[in-house]
Amino acid sequence: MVNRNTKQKEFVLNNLKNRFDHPTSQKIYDDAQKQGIKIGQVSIYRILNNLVKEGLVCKIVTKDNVAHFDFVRKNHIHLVCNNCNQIFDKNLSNDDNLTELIKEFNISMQDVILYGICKNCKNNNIKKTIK
Amino acid sequence: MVNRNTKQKEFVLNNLKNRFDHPTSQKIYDDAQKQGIKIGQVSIYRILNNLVKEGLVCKIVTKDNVAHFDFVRKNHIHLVCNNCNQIFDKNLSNDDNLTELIKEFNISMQDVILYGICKNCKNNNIKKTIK
DNA sequence: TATCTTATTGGAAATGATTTTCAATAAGGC
DNA sequence: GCCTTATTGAAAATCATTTCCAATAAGATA
Repeated sequence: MVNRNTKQKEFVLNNLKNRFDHPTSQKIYDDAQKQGIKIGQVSIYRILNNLVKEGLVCKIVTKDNVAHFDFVRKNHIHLVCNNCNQIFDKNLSNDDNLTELIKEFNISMQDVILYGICKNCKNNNIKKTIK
Repeated sequence: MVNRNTKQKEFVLNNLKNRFDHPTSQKIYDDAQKQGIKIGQVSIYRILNNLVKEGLVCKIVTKDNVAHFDFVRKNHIHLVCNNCNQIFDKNLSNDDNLTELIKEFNISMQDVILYGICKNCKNNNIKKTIK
């Protein structure tokens, strides 16, 4: 037996599925407390990291060095405010032009970051954290 | 007198100007040690944060929650490897299409993050951290 | 050049998110 | 119902970054 179902795992995944903000580990923990669900902070961190590895959840680190999490839904990217560190969703169509987006969002070129897997890691067949 | 020139400020800015990787605060500190320059870690953090506020330097937080810094040069964006956390530069022409870039870099849509200033912060006239 | 004001520095301690450790618990195969 | 072992969770550790505050030094002024 390799992957057991637990109430804790179920809670974390459902919590992320049912909300559309981009909570921190702490916020998910607070929700558990409110709902009277028994789960430790450590388990939330561990479960979130596993979900990210599985590709079900993505992790967004804001410039105040706090990780935020989001259940992966198709065709949207993230806009992060450099001032208030809020995260917004932007639906993206197939022919969206990056330069246009940058203008629309008042983003400086130096603030565009794309996360992926570099050639070196891909070639070395290292376990991918994204799908 | 509002903004004094110090050897420490000069060192940090020049260090960033003269290199093309994306060092952490720690790496800049190590360089100072090697070069026999007297500067404390705290000062490096403080000076870097000020340079970011001034828009001369940009800050990139990788998913291991470590901040990297880069002297701002025109027309390039950053690609961050989700596996090894290395940061790469990508020169960008005006008509680059985001969807193409995503394919080229093997990036998932959910891993595109744009940093900017949200409408709310812009309207409230909050000091912008980017130019 | 000497003096003075105050911006800046830097070591120590604090902070805060995240990870590690490891004994206790519980999922689920038999 | 039993047994193996994946999972949990509290405490402690880790690690980047920030805060505090007394000592230092930039540079304006006399």
